[in-house]
Amino acid sequence: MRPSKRNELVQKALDVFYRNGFHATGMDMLVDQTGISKTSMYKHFRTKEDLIIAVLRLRDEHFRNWLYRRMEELADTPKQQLIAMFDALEEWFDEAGFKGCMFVKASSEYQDASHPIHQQSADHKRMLERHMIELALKAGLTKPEALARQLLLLKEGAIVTAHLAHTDNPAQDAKAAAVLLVDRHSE
Amino acid sequence: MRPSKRNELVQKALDVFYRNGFHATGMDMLVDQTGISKTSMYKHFRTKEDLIIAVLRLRDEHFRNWLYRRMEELADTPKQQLIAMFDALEEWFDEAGFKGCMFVKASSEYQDASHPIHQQSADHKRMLERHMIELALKAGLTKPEALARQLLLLKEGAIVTAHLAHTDNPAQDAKAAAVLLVDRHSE
DNA sequence: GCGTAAGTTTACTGATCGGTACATTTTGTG
DNA sequence: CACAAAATGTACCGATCAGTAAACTTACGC
Repeated sequence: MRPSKRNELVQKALDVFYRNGFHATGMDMLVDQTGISKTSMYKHFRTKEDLIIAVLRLRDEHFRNWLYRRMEELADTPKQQLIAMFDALEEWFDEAGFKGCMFVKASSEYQDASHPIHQQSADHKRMLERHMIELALKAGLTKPEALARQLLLLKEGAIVTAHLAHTDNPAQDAKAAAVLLVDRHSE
Repeated sequence: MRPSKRNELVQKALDVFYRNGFHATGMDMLVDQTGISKTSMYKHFRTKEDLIIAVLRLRDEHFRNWLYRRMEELADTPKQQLIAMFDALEEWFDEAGFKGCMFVKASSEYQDASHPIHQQSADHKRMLERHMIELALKAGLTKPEALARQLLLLKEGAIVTAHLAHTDNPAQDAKAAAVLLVDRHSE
């Protein structure tokens, strides 16, 4: 097998789905936008849903890798890194093609909690939570689980707000609140 | 004209769109679920998009009325009402048919910021913000705009999380953070 | 109770949906 | 170079998409 075409397909399909939505993107549009034939797509993936799941897997990998790395680059200590997440988010919001969280959008279009696409999105959020809890533990903060969940509420809220209300700076609002929270959880 | 059928259509279409999504709901499904003929629908609305916009208008009215009233019922002072928003949210999350924020989902399927459906959703968020700022002003809190924005970040985050991660209690996590924020903005 | 407006049924349009068949061309490897 | 796997183009499937036409029935106001 030659996995390069498959990776190329998933990568390019990611862009199209992210820009255009899932139901609104037909397989014919994917042929146009990716330059890959429909026959070839269905050699690699049995259904459109299978392709979407592969796309979400790649997105999860890329996004978490980027976020974790950026948090480490922006701050030295675990405590500072928790807060630096919001500076990283601001950079993301300012990118040209920013259109909100792909997993929120996926779960908006595939709402049933038992649907594989919905579960895939939930998995992404769970893995983010685990990482934040570990960071809070490393930072020696009190109630690390509660703190991690609260910081992630701010993160999700900031992403939604950045996509829907285009005026203010939700990342910095969230950061200010996060500073308060982390401070409260410091012994 | 007889507006009763039109209202009935919008009301029932709201349920179907909320349960099923926008693109995933065809006009034929609306005929089945509402019991209203397609011809009659197109007498009242030129396009499906026009119907969706009417649906979102009704949703905005119902949701804001419900939330504002519930906040007043749950607490006496403006300051307490700001925090009571998260108790009201928890009640919503626990309802059987809860499927997240309809406006977040609408803007997920109609992403272009210039699209009427996207703008309608943004308007809803703006009106919520205005109300929260007024409450913060009545409560005599410092930096009422920043506080209102931060409380709404927690609200949006809680809604997304309640829809995507079904285990914990995001409303109470958000409430705890909100108490901290309001306290910090008290002179 | 009669006229009119609103709502209905049925059937249909052209376009697009996800997915497939098949024959041809390209591509990587021995 | 040769062979096989992979990718391609084209043409197609039945179903569904948003939206329309026309004839018929229901309901409301005078």
